[in-house]
Amino acid sequence: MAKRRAVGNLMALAVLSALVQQPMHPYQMASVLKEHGKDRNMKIKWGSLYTVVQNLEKHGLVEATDTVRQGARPERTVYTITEAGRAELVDWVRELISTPEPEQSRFTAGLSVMAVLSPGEAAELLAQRLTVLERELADKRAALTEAAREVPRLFLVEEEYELAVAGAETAFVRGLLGELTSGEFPGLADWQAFSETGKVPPELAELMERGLHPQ
Amino acid sequence: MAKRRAVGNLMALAVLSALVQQPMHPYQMASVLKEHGKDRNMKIKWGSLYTVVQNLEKHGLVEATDTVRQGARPERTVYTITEAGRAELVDWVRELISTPEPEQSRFTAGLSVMAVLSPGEAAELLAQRLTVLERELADKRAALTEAAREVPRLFLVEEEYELAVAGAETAFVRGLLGELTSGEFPGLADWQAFSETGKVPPELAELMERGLHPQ
DNA sequence: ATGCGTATACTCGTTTGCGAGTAGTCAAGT
DNA sequence: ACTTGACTACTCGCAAACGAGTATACGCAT
Repeated sequence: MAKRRAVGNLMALAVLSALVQQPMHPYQMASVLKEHGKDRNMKIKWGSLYTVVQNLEKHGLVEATDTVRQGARPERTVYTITEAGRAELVDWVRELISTPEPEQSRFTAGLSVMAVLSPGEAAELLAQRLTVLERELADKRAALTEAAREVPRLFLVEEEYELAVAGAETAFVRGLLGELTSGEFPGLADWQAFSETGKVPPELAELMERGLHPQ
Repeated sequence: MAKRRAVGNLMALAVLSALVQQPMHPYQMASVLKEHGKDRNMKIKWGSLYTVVQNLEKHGLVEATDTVRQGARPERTVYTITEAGRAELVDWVRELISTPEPEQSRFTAGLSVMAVLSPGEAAELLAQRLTVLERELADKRAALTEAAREVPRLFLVEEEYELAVAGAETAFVRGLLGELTSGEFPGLADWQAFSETGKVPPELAELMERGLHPQ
């Protein structure tokens, strides 16, 4: 097992990767990350940023090399990545790329308790999601082709990946919604009955007892 | 804006959905969730479980209705979902299904800093990932068809979704790896040169200055 | 009957994460 | 010259997350 990372927050990865380019102070990191569109994938949490930098320093992955003052603004500490920091960065990236880890998506969680809604409402909500998804997908596609004219592929792979995944999600939702509205979704009638009466159809009741996912 | 959830942890969703079936004590929740395969998507963290249940109680979404003692074991508190709890559950599911939220995947993070590796190593690591991914995909597919013989679709949609996404990821990785090994990945030479010499090719240097993702 | 390993059922203390708040700065209007 | 509003650059304290640890019970082999 890979020994746990000193600083596990993915924001630390972003910080390290920013510091590889050049030393900077925390606020500048935030600006740089924003500029590079990292904030699209990862909302920048102010509280975390400073904590993360501190932790990185504590573990010797970055060090404060300078403090600058501009006008009467508060003093800003400039951090530089250390050799250990570079090593950690590379090792971390290796791990992130080579070994998939089960992640838990909010949508998956939603789907897994979808049965508490009526089929009709579920369909309506899925339609809403589909609308948003389709717009976002188009936007992303446009943004990517636009960016591809200036920026080399190497720095766009992650966007391509997100696009691929977003495409799959959209297709899935479209398919599911289709089955629900056309009525071809198997067990629709039972589901409908259950949501109206609150009564579990007998053949299901027994299933619930012994668990849905038999080993 | 949807007002923030009283208890935001997705584990709370799982707890509520378990309590909808019947009242139970925390440890039983864990067993039930495990049995239903929720632990495949969501590792059960012991510390969190008890905290989450407490929080749910504090916000009136569940209530302690009984305590039972079996043998000389420690006393267990049995919790029941309240009306407010049911309402919260339904409202939450509605939100989860209807509105996509940008989630941040570890792989995306990895890809976005892939440039710190050499192209050769990146290809190697992607190959590793691909192997795992393909095995997992086959396993999941098998498990799903197996389960589908007993369990109605309604309770398998989330697995279908995961399968769809896993398929897309696998395809993406396979594609990317193909481009890297065949050498058709654009800019491969520059990347190679950079990783050997540490020197940024001139046409890139200027890009880095003004940010990769122009508005 | 007795020991031993495994399962049960938590508890506790330590990180970590975060968002609201704040105080100063700058530029532009009036 | 003075106000106003937007931006800069953080700080703070709470709340959540975690994971290792603990202590008892039970089944099974010896």
